[in-house]
Amino acid sequence: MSYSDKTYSFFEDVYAVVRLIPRGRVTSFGAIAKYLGSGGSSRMVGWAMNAAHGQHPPVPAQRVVNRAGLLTGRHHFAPSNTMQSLLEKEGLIVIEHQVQDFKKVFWDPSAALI
DNA sequence: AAGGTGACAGTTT
DNA sequence: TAAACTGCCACCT
Repeated sequence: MSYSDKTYSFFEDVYAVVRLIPRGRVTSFGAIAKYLGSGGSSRMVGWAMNAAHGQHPPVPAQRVVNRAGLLTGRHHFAPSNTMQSLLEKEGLIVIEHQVQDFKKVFWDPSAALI
């Protein structure tokens, strides 16, 4: 995807990063935003996730949570417990829609992709 | 063309 | 210490 391609979009970058998240790991909106150079525009990442549904290849949006490790986007999954189930299947511990040991499973794109 | 929207984050009361 | 406010920027109507 080149910048001259009008089909390219900020979303594609977000999806690319999200798809790089290792299984059993999660990252935050802010980390992705920072990696993409958008700085504090973490809301755009969330907005991108809103459009992640139907993307091919699929975007593991369940691995993207807010800074507190809270599965804020669970409502966008159907049913609402899908997000948690997927994460638990990957070996994560999710209690009350919150990722346990978040600090341990946190995956920083800017640190992993140097 | 302009304004509103949004799955956040950091700062200030 | 906890709650509330503002900034952020690309996409959609």
